[in-house]
Amino acid sequence: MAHTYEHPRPALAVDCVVFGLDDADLKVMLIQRGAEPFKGRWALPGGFVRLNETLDDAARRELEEETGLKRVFLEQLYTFGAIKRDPRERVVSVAYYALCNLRDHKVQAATDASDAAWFDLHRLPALAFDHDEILKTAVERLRGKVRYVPIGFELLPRKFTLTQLQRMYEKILDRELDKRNFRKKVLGMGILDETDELQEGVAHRAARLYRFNEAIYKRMVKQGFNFEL
Amino acid sequence: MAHTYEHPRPALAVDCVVFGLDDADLKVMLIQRGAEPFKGRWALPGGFVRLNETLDDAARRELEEETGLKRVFLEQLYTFGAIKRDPRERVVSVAYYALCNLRDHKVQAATDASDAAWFDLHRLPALAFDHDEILKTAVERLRGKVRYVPIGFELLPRKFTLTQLQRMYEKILDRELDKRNFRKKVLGMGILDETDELQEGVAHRAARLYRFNEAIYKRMVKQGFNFEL
DNA sequence: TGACTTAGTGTGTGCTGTACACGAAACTGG
DNA sequence: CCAGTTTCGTGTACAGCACACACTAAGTCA
Repeated sequence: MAHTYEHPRPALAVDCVVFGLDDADLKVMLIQRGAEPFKGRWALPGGFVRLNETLDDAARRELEEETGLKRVFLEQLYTFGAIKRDPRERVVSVAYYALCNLRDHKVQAATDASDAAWFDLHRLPALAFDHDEILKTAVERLRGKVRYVPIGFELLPRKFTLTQLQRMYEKILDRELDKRNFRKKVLGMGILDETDELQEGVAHRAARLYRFNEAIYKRMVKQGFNFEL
Repeated sequence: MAHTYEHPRPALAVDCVVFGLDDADLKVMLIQRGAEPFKGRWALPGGFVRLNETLDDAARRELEEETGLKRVFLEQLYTFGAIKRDPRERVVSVAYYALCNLRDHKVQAATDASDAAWFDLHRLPALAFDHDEILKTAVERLRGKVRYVPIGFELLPRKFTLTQLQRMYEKILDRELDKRNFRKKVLGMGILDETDELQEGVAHRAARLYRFNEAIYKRMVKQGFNFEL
């Protein structure tokens, strides 16, 4: 069935930059393209927006279809509208970025694309379209935002050690933090609940596990509290 | 001439939130709609994106066509994609915000829309479409960004007094600042050039005029400097 | 010249950022 | 079980910054 309009219009797509964290490094989920253009190249998961779904819905749908990821943190990033960014025709893409912890979402087999895999941020293959630019924008946004909004917790399991939390910030911000100052600061904020559980399966003294208390955080924000790392 | 596509696609528009500052208050430029839907209602300047222009170009073009504004600071804000935001059909809108100083751009007669005018931010009429939501998002963004990027200067004339600078921040942030601390801080950053000119036409002691030195600012940013009010 | 308005300036106090080191706990391997 | 290895968890001192605060100087106007 064909669709006819009085004026020509760009196609509208969404693309998602999915960040994941494991013990080693910050990673990004990529999809190997099964069709032209850029067949065989790695690309961000994404696809065209349907008429009966919002942009957020489209991003979530594509994410699930192509990577199996559900219920992750997802936020609009920026809209890319360069004229030749897609060689076929004019495609404007609303980019999103997502955060999830790698433990819960290992190498999920993709249903839609020919392959999906996590890539180390420092060892990326050449990407299709303008996806390297989108990715760069996403990294900058993540770096900026993680410092004044507690979104970093989305990259960790629900219960985590303070060292894991610190490593997460160090990987994103790409610099080392002082252990004692870091702990003093985050504990002083009062948004972490200390559990009575300890880390398991490590070959050394086990660390205490903490949980992010979002309810307290939100209450404090209303009273003028400012998260800031 | 009609245009036919295999799959249906949303229409793509841009809308601009233009902020202006005069001695009294922070203002927004609105356009009175001359056609349905929302005929007679006030709305943000904007229009549809053409195939041969980028999103930024579309925003600048619409801004000039509808308000006469050229060469202002313009930055992408957010993309709004609610399904029923336009009663006619599905329209996704990439919103921008712009900053300019009211002195240089008085009540320019609009060419395209039936009328354009500056509105006090605290006394806004009912707006068309979801433009109140876009506006709210723009105000939040401006509030957040003005504190750690020196974009506020775009709202002032090229040469300004420190009091004008302070008033600008007070109006945007909606709280009073301490005069001595403010001056100490901004002068201490070293990004303002003191001119040898004084304010003219005021009925009291004239204040010294300063200029924002963007070259120095950029150089300092490269060396790790962080603007922060 | 007196009244009025805004410009321009410095100090003290408390808090926050930051630099920095070591003993305790738990596991490993011989 | 002992020695070695790894990570955990903790406190202090100093410097720089945020913030509160008030008066004199300069210019205009009537």
